[in-house]
Amino acid sequence: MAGGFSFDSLNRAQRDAVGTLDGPVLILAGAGTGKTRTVTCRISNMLESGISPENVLAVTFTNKAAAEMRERIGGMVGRKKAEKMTVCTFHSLCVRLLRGGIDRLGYKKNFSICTQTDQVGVMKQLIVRKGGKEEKIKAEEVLAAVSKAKNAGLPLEKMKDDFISQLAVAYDNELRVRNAVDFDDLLLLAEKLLREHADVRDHFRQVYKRVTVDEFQDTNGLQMQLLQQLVGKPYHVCVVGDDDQSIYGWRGAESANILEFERFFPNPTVIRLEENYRSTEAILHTANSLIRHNAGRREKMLRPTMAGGEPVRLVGMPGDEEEAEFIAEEILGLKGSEKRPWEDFAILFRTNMQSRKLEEALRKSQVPYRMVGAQSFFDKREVKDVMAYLEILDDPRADVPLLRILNSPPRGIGQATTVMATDFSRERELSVWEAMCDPEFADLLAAKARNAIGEFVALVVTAKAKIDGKVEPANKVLSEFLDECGYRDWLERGCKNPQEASQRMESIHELLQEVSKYVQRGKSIRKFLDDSALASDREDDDLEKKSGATLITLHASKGLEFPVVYLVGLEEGVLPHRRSIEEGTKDEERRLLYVGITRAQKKLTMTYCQARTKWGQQVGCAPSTFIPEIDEKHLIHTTYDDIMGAEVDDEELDDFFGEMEEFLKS
DNA sequence: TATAACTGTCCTCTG
DNA sequence: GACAGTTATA
Repeated sequence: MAGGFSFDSLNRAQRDAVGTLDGPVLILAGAGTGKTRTVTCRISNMLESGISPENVLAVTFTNKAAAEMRERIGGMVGRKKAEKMTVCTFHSLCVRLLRGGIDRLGYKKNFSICTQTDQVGVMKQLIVRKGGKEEKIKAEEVLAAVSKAKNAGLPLEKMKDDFISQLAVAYDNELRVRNAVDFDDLLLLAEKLLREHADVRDHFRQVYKRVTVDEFQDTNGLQMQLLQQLVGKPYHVCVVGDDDQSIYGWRGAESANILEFERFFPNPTVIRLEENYRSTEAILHTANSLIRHNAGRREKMLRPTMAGGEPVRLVGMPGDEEEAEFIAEEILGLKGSEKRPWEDFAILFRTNMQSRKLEEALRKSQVPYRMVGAQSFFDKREVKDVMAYLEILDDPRADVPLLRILNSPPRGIGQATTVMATDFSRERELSVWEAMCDPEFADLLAAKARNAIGEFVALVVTAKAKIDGKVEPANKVLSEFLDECGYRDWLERGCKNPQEASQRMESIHELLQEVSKYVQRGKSIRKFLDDSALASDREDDDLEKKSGATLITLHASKGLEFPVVYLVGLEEGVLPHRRSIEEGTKDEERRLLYVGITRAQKKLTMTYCQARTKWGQQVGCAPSTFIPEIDEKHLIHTTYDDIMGAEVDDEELDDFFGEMEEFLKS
């Protein structure tokens, strides 16, 4: 048994939070105020107060956060107990609910989950089918509208734009027919399941007696509704968040959830964590002075526990090149003079585009660095393909993955044949696979297409039989299948160079390894597919596992902290971003800057440029309108020329003294 | 079907 | 400037 936790190590507000186990609780946790510690202690306190771990549900924003929370609680109350709790994201919770009862809503229990990429694929097909190509409509645009409507609980039939509405309805039908759900559907359907079926609802309310939601400022309307279904009186629900760090509004997060929490759960105990243990007074003062300019916040003020500190620097740069070089050189210098490890440094930027110049400069100065984010493992084409193959081998009636790989590699099942198969399947209410196996369908086809389909069907049936008969482990069957159907060859041929080919092969290999882990632990392929659909982060994407200075977007930096932070590109159009100015969401950009500032523990440098290379062209830029909002008490405003000039002076001075010394010696 | 030339777009990015 | 997606051509 681990050591538990002690109230003594907590401040007053934290103690209140940890001790208040009953009724609705709203914890407003400012940046760096020990939020995670408070939440984990609170749950540990529940368990030590005799609440059974099976009755504890904690919902987090990411899978990674879920794993970390379980780990930390396990450290306090023992791993065994921690294993029995439900700690997951909203989406995995929904999968759990729906795998049990989605049949009540007219879906089959083997539904597949459509990821972002799948959605775009389906929508693109529909746009082509509906002749939307002329209209120059983008799949992403329609999907965004669909998501918005689903989140707002509005019918897809009556959206603003008639054509978009048509596409939206068609998309919805398409998924339904294919027995697939997208991420919004997971929430939507789970909420519906609980709302419409009192027995299901009561069951889960019995199970999840204590509910905690982390990062509450990032929840959307649908998640709020789901939470309301999940939590019954006397509302033993605790939400934790910081409205000032709500930076996912563009993805549908509703800060109203946190701002109007009492509307959903009356008379909550509101606890404010304002004592900051992360940053110096100078940094916090700067952050506070900025965020003050946002309207409609929950009043709160970060209080420093570290008085004073180095002033924050704001440096005007001639161009982005100088900005990058300046930072690279300074990191190199500080590494030497202050004996800091590379991991102490972070460079934060608004858009991924900005990272390029920074990377170049760091490489030039030989500063090792790590990039966070970028393309995720599961978005790689070969990984998506192999996942689709695996899903087909698990259940060939899954239409979405089947259509994905039907002709990759090309095997003579072209567009025309595919359209015929989907039409046939729709008319007869069959899956595409079943249509392909139907002798009546075969009669409609030319001999060539018929043979192609026949071969493919045979290949799949054989492999599937091996898996189902447990003759060989699934990963082995899948691997062999990829060779037999010529996928590996085809993929290799399509690569521009050997490195790309070996990288893609490596990805497939990794994926197969992962499958084999599941097989060994006796978990089903379905479980693997579910987990993967909901996973985004992977082990080697983990910051801790890489070394070097950190290059990271402001968004991805939330929740992290670094001793030395460079916040670049404080320019109008970059931060705040042009689009946010157009769309009138500058408040969110201000919060983004606030998040960035509060990442810094000791030293903070912010920079802006007079000109920036944008898409290969030099463009002049104005300093961000956020700059005059920042209080100057702990701020030093300088320019690149000032600093460089001073450095030159220093050198000249050194030279002078050096010569003097020489002179005196002689 | 494979390749080359051309076009348009370019913010954040988890489930 | 880069990349994805599309179109033209053999």
